[in-house]
Amino acid sequence: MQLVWSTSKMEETSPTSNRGQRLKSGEIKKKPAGRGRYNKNFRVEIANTYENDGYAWKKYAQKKILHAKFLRYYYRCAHEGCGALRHVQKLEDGSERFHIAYAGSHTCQNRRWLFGSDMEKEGLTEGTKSQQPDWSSKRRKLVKAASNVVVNISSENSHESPVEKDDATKRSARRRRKKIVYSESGESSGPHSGNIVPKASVPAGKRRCAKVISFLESDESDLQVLDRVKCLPELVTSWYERKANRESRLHDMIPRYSVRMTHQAAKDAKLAKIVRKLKKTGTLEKGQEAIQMLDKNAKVVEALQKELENARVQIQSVEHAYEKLKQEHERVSSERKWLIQEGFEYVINRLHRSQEYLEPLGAVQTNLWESGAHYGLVQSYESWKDGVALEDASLYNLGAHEKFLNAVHELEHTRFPYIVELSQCAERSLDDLRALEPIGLEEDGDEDAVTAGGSGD
DNA sequence: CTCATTTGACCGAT
DNA sequence: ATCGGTCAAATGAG
Repeated sequence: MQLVWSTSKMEETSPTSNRGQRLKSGEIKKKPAGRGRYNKNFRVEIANTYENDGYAWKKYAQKKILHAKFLRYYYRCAHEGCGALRHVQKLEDGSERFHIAYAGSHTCQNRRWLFGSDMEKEGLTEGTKSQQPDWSSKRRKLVKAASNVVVNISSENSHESPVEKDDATKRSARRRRKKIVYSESGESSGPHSGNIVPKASVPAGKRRCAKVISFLESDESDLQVLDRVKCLPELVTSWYERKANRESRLHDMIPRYSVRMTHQAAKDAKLAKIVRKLKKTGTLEKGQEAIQMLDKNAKVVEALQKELENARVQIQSVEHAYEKLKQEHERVSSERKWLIQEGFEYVINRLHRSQEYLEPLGAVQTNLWESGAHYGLVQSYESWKDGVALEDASLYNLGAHEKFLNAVHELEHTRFPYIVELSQCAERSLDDLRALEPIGLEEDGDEDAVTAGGSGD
């Protein structure tokens, strides 16, 4: 009875469904007993190549053999149900040869699947990858079609001159002598079915001719070209030398490049293998998580650094602003100091020298004078009645006193435009304030002040 | 998706 | 316990 098979496939009962599953975590698997290996009779061969011995083999495993330098490959016949087996291992004697062990016999129809180019292929050289057969897609298709292929192998190997001129008879004869021909049984070649088939019907010689023809198809012959450039022999020579130099350099580089490419390929393969192993053990995921975390951390650090930089910039700007503020404060306080210590005097001095102040002041003076004159006249009249001569009495102006009082009152309540304007300029600079002038400001200076004082006469 | 190859677990023999 | 042989899941190429 089958034990625990993990996948849904395992629920099937067909023999093929018993294919074992890779162990999933915690599951226990019991497989059918492995095939015995010691009861097989192996027929051993040493061959220059293991690639193509005329049979279709399917590789089913490879194994590192203890103390052996090269892997051992395990093949069985590609035909379903056929019991033939083959083990291949490269010899360690330095020769490019292989130890090939055959076991069992072909219970299939022994059908071969040879293809001409495969015969020419040499055994592959060293290295795990290159030791393996090259199952190109073409060959895969051939293998797949092997059951339908009917092959005829000629014993002859023709090496005729490719440029030999034949009549039609000879050509067809040569075609028949081709090493290997094959056809798929379902294909159109009815009369030949099962026998000789002119599949690759173009003779090799003819194919090679095609290159020559394309070369000769050039418009000019070599001589014509030479004639054409004869007028420039030095140019041609130097050009040719340069071309040759460049070509030789390129040729030198090619092997180096190919070596580098080989090394690179080996490196890639190794890395891929390491990655596969890491994936298998889960280390890669952990490593990737760690890398992601590092990445995240790096981003966080970067963000922090940016913030820090921002903060520094802000601090700088704040400091700058503070500095400016300080300067402004100093300026304002010095201006304020000036205003307190000298400003009032300055303003009043200017006001006193201005028309807007002197005019009402003059009115007061005039009225005062008139009032005094009027009072003098009244006193003179009273004195005249008492016998004092009129010419000795003062003049008298009725209402002059009241006018004087009004003028004084007016002066007291005058809103000087200069002062009003100053009071509206609180936000402006000291220079602006200084630039303001009262209406009708007289020239500055001591003499002016004196003149202004005497002008009241 | 299919199919070939690789890989490592599993088996029996020693 | 260890080794070589086999199986089939995992992997990779097309």
